Amino acid sequence: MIRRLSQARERGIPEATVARLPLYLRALNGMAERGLATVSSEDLAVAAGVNSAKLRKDLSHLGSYGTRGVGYDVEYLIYQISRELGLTQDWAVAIVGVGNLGRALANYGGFVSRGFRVAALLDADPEVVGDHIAGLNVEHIDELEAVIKRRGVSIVVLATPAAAAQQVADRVIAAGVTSILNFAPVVLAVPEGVDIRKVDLSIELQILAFHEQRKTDRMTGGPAMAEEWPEAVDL
Amino acid sequence: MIRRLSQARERGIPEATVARLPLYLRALNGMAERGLATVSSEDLAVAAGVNSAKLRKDLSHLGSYGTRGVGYDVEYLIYQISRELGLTQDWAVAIVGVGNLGRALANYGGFVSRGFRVAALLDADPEVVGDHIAGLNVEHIDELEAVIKRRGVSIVVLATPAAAAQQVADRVIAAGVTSILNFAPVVLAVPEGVDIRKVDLSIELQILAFHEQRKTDRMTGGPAMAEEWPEAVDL
DNA sequence: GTCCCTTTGTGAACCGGTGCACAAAGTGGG
DNA sequence: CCCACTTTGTGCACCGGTTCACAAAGGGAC
Ligand SMILES: NC(=O)c1ccc[n+]([C@@H]2O[C@H](COP(=O)([O-])OP(=O)(O)OC[C@H]3O[C@@H](n4cnc5c(N)ncnc54)[C@H](O)[C@@H]3O)[C@@H](O)[C@H]2O)c1
Ligand SMILES: NC(=O)c1ccc[n+]([C@@H]2O[C@H](COP(=O)([O-])OP(=O)(O)OC[C@H]3O[C@@H](n4cnc5c(N)ncnc54)[C@H](O)[C@@H]3O)[C@@H](O)[C@H]2O)c1
Repeated sequence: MIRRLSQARERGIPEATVARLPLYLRALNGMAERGLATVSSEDLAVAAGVNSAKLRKDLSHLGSYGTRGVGYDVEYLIYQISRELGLTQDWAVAIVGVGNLGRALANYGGFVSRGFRVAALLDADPEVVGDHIAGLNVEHIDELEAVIKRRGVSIVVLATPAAAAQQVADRVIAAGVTSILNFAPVVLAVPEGVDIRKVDLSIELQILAFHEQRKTDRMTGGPAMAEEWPEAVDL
Repeated sequence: MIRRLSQARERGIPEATVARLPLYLRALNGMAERGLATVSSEDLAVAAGVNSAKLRKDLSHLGSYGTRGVGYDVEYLIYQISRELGLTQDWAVAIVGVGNLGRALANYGGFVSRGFRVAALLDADPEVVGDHIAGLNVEHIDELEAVIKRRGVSIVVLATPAAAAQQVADRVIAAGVTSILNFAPVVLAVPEGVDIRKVDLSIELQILAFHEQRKTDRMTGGPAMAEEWPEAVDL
């Protein structure tokens, strides 16, 4: 086989594709557990909840790892996707803010499974510092920089109140971290080169509410006939 | 002022716009608290972390609610966005699966604030049923249909283990619910007309890991020169 | 080796969303 | 009343992503 630098591999995988690779990986792991050796794009697409043309195009960005007439080798594809996503190494994650949510995350086994390891818990509350959660000691936020360095933390999960999030983010970034998963409902300002992803429960619910309203409006014959807002706010 | 049926309002707001409205709303609420009466698209855009042309186009989909040369009236815009999102009514939410995550969500004050009310907690574990959390009694999953009907639940938050999620979703949908926020790491199969949104921590971390890997690769001079996978899996 | 069947990989049309750039609209000052 | 200034609302070009549809590639039967 010629070692052609597959046209796709060399530079940049589309962001939308990256976001779906974990889905494929999960589906593939399920299949591997069930002992499946190969899978067609059609079957994998169904398992991942996407259409098969999209799946094939996504995979084509990683290289040409299928066999025409047969499909994809499950184990091999798992390896290739894992490698692409950087899951062949393990990542030390620190959780900052050990309240309701931080505790739930710390106790969650699900993401330790693949490449991620909770390496530190940090909080500002002296009441919480020193607690033992999921086999880890909660450390004081003053130790942030030291802990990040000492444990080789490269991803930080922010689960502090909104008011503290920006300030903590600044420190974390100053300490060299460039990947943050933010649960606090604020827009974080960060310098170029830092990746932020946010999870926002309240936004998700509001989006659902929007569609729910549309659905019930449709039942009852539209929203009280076009524009009918109370004159309360008279601008 | 003429009551022209603003060209935009009547049908469909782009999905991308809907997803940003909650962001604008949050920024506006902050401004209202600080006593600001009007705001320009530029300032609001900065607060929401988007560009101002996008903001204006988004708002134009709701109608023409600004004043040229001045900006937008903060209170009025809050009202219009809230109404569009369906936050002027309140929504009864049920949380199914009261484990680590379900408890954190139940105790979370942040989304009760705007239109959403946790109306029920349900679990299958007899050990958990009967617990009193955040002023609510945990009810048995057998009561699911009755509880949904009795409390007028229209949005369900799924926080069960992955294995139970599809089964619970089926029951919830059969009971008439068409809006689900799913935390379990599975692709749910649902009929047409049912809206699912998912929150998947593990996917977010994997996306971060992908970019983190790229960043460190760039430092160290690319990934071991193009294609160099162990021949372990020899396909 | 030849033929038929399956399934991949991708060119190309299409679609939704983004951002520029500007005309239109409104404000305030003189 | 007019002019200078501000800021909205949007036409338009562009871009990333999706989907269709099919040629090319491989497998297996004979
Ligand atoms: N609980 C949920 O279900 C949920 C859902 C969505 C979003 N959120 C958001 O997640 C964040 C955490 O929520 P929670 O319910 O766990 O809140 P919480 O109040 O229970 O926990 C916050 C923790 O952060 C700590 N903290 C405060 N300031 C800090 C600082 N400067 N440095 C380090 N730690 C600090 C506090 O001591 C506390 O332990 C909030 O921003 C919240 O809006 C929570
Ligand atoms: N904890 C986290 O931080 C976290 C993060 C991301 C995703 N998740 C996902 O969220 C879900 C819940 O996580 P968790 O950590 O709270 O798990 P958990 O095991 O602590 O809680 C699950 C709860 O669901 C209940 N349950 C099981 N089957 C049920 C059924 N058929 N009907 C009703 N209730 C049922 C269990 O009794 C238990 O109380 C899981 O799917 C997990 O993968 C959790």
